[in-house]
Amino acid sequence: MRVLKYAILGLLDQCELTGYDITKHFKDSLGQFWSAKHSQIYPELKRLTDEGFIEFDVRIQGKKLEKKVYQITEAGQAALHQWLRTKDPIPETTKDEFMLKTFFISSMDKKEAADLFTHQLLERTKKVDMLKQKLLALTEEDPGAESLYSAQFGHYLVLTRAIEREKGYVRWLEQTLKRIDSSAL
Amino acid sequence: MRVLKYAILGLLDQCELTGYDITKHFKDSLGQFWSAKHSQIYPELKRLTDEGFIEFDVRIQGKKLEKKVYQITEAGQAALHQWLRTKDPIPETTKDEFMLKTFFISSMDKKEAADLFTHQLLERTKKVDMLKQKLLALTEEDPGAESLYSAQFGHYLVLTRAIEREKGYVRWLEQTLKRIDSSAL
DNA sequence: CTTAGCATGTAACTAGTTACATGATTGG
DNA sequence: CCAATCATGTAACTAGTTACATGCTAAG
Repeated sequence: MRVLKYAILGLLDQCELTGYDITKHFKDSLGQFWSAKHSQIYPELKRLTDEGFIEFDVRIQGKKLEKKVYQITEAGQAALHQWLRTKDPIPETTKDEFMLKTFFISSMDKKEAADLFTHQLLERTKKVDMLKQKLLALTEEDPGAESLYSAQFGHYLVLTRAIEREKGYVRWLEQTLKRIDSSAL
Repeated sequence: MRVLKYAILGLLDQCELTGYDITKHFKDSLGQFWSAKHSQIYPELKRLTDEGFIEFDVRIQGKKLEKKVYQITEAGQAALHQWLRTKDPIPETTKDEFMLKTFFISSMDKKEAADLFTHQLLERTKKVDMLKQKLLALTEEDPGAESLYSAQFGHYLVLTRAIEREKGYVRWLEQTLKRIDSSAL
């Protein structure tokens, strides 16, 4: 499917970036829904260059640090737009190791299950706070981010989606924990 | 990490199964949160047997069809319980190709974006209905499934979680579509 | 008799992670 | 000067998918 290919093309369609910059984007803005390590990104940049979807300029940082600044080509934009238009069926599986453990709850005793759920609830709650913080930072630096015509609209949408996703998870965890705790010994 | 290892051990901790049965479980009950193809399952069963976590009996179906029915060993149960007790940090990334496209909404025009979201909304709505159907079937065949002490509790939990997950997605899609449609040309 | 489903495997490939490896720059 | 961060790459491995390959059984 080469999703990483399109992730990189999408980023480069917004502005020119180095491999290092792309790695950073996967760590913060995009990271909730897609990511890749630099060890996967650099070979992919090489490949996309060979295929003519992107190009790079070498720039000197300081005295002699060479960095490759990549730009998308017209062929790259065409490939990106084709991918953006395709309507894939939604995947049957979204892997979630915690939910896999949940499926096996009958192999745990009540205390083990309650501990596992309590820990997950704590972690997910922390994540909601962290994401709300990010959203706050975004709307402060660009108050128009929630408009379709803002360059930050995509960023705004993924943040709101990530927050709703985690809030929904938290609600379900609370509800399920109650159910576990309230069941007789 | 070997998550597939634990997925298989968890299933075999409930009852004995063939490789084919395991494949089916990934297609229906478990499939919302973990899955694997038979081409990955059969080699893993071989490996787990070599490692002493599982064993098998050969049974004859009909005249000469040999099938391997696997059981978990004590070593397998020990490994399973250790994994069930471990509290991993939640993964930063949950990959979602649709949300990756959403991040790049500024590379689409308004109509393209609306089409993409409308299609996704339709698909997710269908999925909610399908999951509700499954939950209904489960609670009909085992009315006690919502109790911690039912063998089906894990199944019940993953179904309710999957339904909530998809309903949350649908709500966000509706909200975002409204935002897209109502923005001036 | 025929079709859907049961049943098991391997080969080739693609995707992704962890570890190895190196060196420059910037700010305190 | 020192630490954090910028910057780029490769090697070895693990995980997962698609395609190839075969044969039996049960129900209509």
